Amino acid sequence: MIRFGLCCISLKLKEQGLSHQTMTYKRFSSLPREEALKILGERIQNNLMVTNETIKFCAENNYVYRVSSDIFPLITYDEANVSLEDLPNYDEIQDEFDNIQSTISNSTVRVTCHPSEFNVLASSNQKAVDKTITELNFYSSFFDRIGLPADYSSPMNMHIHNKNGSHYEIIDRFMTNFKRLDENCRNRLVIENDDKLNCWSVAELITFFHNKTNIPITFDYLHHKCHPNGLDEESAIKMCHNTWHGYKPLFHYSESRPGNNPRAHADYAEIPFETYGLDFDLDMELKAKDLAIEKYEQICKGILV
DNA sequence: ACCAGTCAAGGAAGC
DNA sequence: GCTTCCTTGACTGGT
Repeated sequence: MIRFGLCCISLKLKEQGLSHQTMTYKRFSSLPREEALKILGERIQNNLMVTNETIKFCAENNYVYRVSSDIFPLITYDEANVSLEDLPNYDEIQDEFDNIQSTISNSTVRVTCHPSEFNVLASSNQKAVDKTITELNFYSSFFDRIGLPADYSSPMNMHIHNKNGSHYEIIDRFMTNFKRLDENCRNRLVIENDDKLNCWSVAELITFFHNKTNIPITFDYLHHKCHPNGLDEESAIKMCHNTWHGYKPLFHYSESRPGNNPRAHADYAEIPFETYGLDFDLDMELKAKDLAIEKYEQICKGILV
């Protein structure tokens, strides 16, 4: 059965006052360190509480959930030099990890993540690669701490997002750096097709990347529409579906926001998607978040049985 | 109370 | 070899 996925935020919960908080390095470094750590700790604790409530919300609605990439501001930021253990409310933060673990184990919510586009494993900039590895390992260790399996049922999704060199050079760089990741992180990592022309299409990911690495490919409907590279939707999604080693794939759906940029995401989706007889989960990348899912479920009645 | 500007990141594109 | 744009939601500071 296909389930829809909520990405990061519920607008219904936001209305009730539950929202994420952040802290910039500029702000952090302008305060005395003790005060800065206190504020940062409180915000991280809040973000974990909100994450827990959002997972409960997904459990009630039978959604899968993509956790926010901004739960832990500054924690992997070199200049800030902070680890969770430095925060004065570290014990309370550990309690929140336990609460999340308990919520997940008492439900069937599938939990996933999509680190930001600034994580580039195939970059030729060594510093960017090092930061990426730190960030991915940290998020994977977070997944470990909340009891998620180290396999593709809790995928960590990324783009290649680099075209510096030939396909082979980029894949070589990717694999060299991939091998430096923690094992649990490697076992969760999946790669998504890009929406920009002359970046990585499904056709290229299958032909060049998957065949060499065996890493699953995430199919994104809108990205494929923007950058089909000669491949029709049905062939593309079926090829991607075949790369998941028997795990239920997690794909992405969105529609273009009216305007000049077809890659921009709409508030709501209006066109039923094609399943082509396949089973998968589907993250809904729409600005109106859970409100959009609710509306789209009505539109898709009949194909979701 | 509200609104505009700021923040953080890597890469691509355009001078 | 610069600057600007892309993207995101929340913070920040000025009215």
